[in-house]
Amino acid sequence: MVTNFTTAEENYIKAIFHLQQSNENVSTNQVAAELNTKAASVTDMLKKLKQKKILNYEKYQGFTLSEQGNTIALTIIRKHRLWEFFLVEKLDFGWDEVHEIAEELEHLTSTKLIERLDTFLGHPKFDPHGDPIPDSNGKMAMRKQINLIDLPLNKLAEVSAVASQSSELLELLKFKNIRIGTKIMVKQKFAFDHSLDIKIDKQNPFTISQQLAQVLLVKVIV
Amino acid sequence: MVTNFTTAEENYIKAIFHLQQSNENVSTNQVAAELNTKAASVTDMLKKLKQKKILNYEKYQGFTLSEQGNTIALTIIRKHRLWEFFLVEKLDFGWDEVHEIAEELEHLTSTKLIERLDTFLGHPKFDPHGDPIPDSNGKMAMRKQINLIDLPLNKLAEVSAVASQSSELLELLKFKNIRIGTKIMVKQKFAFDHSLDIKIDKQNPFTISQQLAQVLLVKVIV
DNA sequence: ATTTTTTTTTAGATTTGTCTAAAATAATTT
DNA sequence: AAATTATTTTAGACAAATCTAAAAAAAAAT
Repeated sequence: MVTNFTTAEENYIKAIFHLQQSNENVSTNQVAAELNTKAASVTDMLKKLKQKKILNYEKYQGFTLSEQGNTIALTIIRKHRLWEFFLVEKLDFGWDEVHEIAEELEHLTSTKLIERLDTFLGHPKFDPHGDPIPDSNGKMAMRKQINLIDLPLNKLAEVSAVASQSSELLELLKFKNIRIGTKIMVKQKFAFDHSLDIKIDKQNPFTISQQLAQVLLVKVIV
Repeated sequence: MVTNFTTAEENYIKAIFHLQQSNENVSTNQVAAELNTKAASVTDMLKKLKQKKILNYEKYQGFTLSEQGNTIALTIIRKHRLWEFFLVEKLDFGWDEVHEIAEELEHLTSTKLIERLDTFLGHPKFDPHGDPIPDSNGKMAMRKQINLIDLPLNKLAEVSAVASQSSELLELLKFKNIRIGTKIMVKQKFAFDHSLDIKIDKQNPFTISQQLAQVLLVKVIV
């Protein structure tokens, strides 16, 4: 198995992996948007990654990561999250300022380095954002369930449980079209009344109250 | 002042800086040899660096780093040595296996990262090879480090650095049992081939070649 | 079932860093 | 001082990753 990829290739692999978690089918345009590039550039890279057996791809027919592509994506994510953990735990960065730096660190090539780092950090299972860190075989722990209130902005999550079964709550959930498994993203938080502007599916964002948000438990989607 | 350089540019700046420490005049061919590339490629880069005001350069007339070029070289060296310190002190790497990894780490761009790392490590003054680590202003603790060739007879000194990291050299050093911190004394110098008869620890004296002596830097023990 | 719109792909250009081969210049030898 | 050798530079080509503009294919609308 080839294990040498350019930073550009790795960024495409990672972007496609992330998009595949939420969408069943990933499109050329979505990848272009995710990477702030143009559709033509994406097509070029798709051909290259197909050739390297990272992608299953037939032109105009869509694409998915191959087995190998998935493995590579997980090792990149492992590196990203371990470095984020390091930055927050050891270097006292805030959890909201480590992403960009980790984007660089994740492309370092030494496997020995990342294994030593993992040991040094005590084999952490979750990164500072609550996302699970894949182990060296690509396995990750079950995601943590968190309160919707605590979900960072613009992070896609999935409703995993509700903290009450009252009929009043169920009535409201039905009205808002929220159920277990609904994909959800917080677009804005209002300090005044702690209400949240959220987006579900492809609908326009709408506001929910603090009371409702408090009983919704979600799991971040990789 | 521009502070954005590619990895390739940084490698040239660093190579020229290092060559300038030993040689008065640095040549295109020397840079090519140092970077395992061709003279033509070096010329191309010299033009680019001149244009970016990193180099004083007129064709066929040689070149030197500008004030700014020197500053940049020192920040790269600072990063390299701080990461080496981290790898050895925190991740338990041997001092002879960190160079390559640090070659990658030195090109990370975040200044905040390197300052936090410096604090985390306790502002070390010397890296695991005994080389001084420039501070954030480019100043480094100067050590009266001299070449073993220049060490007077029967004066006790301590190996403080080696002027190359090649695996061939490391192999030889391992075989001769010489490492950073080894106490060393020159017992005799042979004019014919400039070889030296040296004594380390409590062993019997033995001979080392001019080539080896030239890359050993020592600090006289007071 | 056409037409229109959107998405994806191709064709051709650009930038960065590299190369080889040849030309220009400098250094050395005779 | 001229000839030879070595070094440096130029000229032109190439691979990677990107772009714009146009063509091809698929999806949506009429």
